[in-house]
Amino acid sequence: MRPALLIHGPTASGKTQLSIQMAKKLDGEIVNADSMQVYRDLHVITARPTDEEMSTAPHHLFGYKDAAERGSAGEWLRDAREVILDIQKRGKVPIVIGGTGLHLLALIEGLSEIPPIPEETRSEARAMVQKDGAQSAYEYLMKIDPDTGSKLVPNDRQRVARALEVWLATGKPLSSYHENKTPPVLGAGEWMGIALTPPRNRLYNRIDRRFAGMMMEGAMDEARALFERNLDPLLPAMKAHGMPWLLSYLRGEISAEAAADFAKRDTRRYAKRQFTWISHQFPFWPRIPSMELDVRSRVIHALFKEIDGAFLKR
RNA sequence: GCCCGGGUAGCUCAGGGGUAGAGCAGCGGAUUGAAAAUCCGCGUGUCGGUGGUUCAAAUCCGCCCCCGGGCA
Repeated sequence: MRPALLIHGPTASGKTQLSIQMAKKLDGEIVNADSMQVYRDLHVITARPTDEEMSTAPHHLFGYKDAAERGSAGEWLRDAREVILDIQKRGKVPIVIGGTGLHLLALIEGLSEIPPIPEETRSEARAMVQKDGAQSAYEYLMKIDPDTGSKLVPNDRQRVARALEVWLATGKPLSSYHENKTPPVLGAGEWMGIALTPPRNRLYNRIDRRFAGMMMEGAMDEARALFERNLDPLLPAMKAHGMPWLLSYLRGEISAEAAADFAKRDTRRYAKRQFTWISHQFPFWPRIPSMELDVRSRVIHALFKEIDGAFLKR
């Protein structure tokens, strides 16, 4: 079995191009680790690989979910496990690439095994934390699961709701699940992680330019399609960068220019959070600051060859 | 050339003798099934330049530079 290659990098850092290059060089197959590129309906707006790009190497877990579905890290992990094991079985190198740090982390460290929560319980929990309910929902959480509660603040509605829904559905506190994790899909020594760390100002420029390009390639059509389906605005797909603002434009609330500015701003802020994630969650992954495709792929190839050789000798 | 108005944070601007403050942008951080999510924290500054008045100047005065607008 050959080791897997994991590549993390902020949005717009050129991961797609790099993954294709690496797939060719390492005889690998690309596995998506981006929470938004899994949605079929979001193509342009998430900068998902084009059909042409996908035809140059095997791609997995791209655009395979409907926008009405609610993806999650756990679900992604189950899908990724299956795909990665299959790639390994065929003697190829899994190249897991994406900007969702949580997904990559789950892959190498496992995730708590928590039963699926029924949809009505999820909406019940979400209703509890809505608006003026935040404080009382938090107080309730402190009673039933003080361990989780003490790590959260009342305003963090999303995490409070998560803790509540687990309690409501299983009768056990979320913290009790956190003691046990699933075994990692990729154990120690079975993978190599690389972090792309381009200069921030150059990345921000690219983000801005890329969004302008998306608008010309039909981002608005994608937004309109979702708009016409009248989906729940809380669905993950409805929160892809830019989507809330394009929808707001389609409702006639803001100008197209304002929508574009907000979309770019959100994307820049996300990139900033990704940098934080890299430096604190993946402190030991080698960094590649160069934005040059060739430099990147050569560095990765050299690093990978070493551990791949070690694997072959085993 | 003359007359007004203005030059303060990256941007838009407030303040008006005791070395400065808002919004936006930005920056730092957290992160266990919504993670492109959610949440916490932080003013980042030769107050256009220069000389003067003053114990003390971003603030008052002189000169210069720049940007608006008006008159020629």
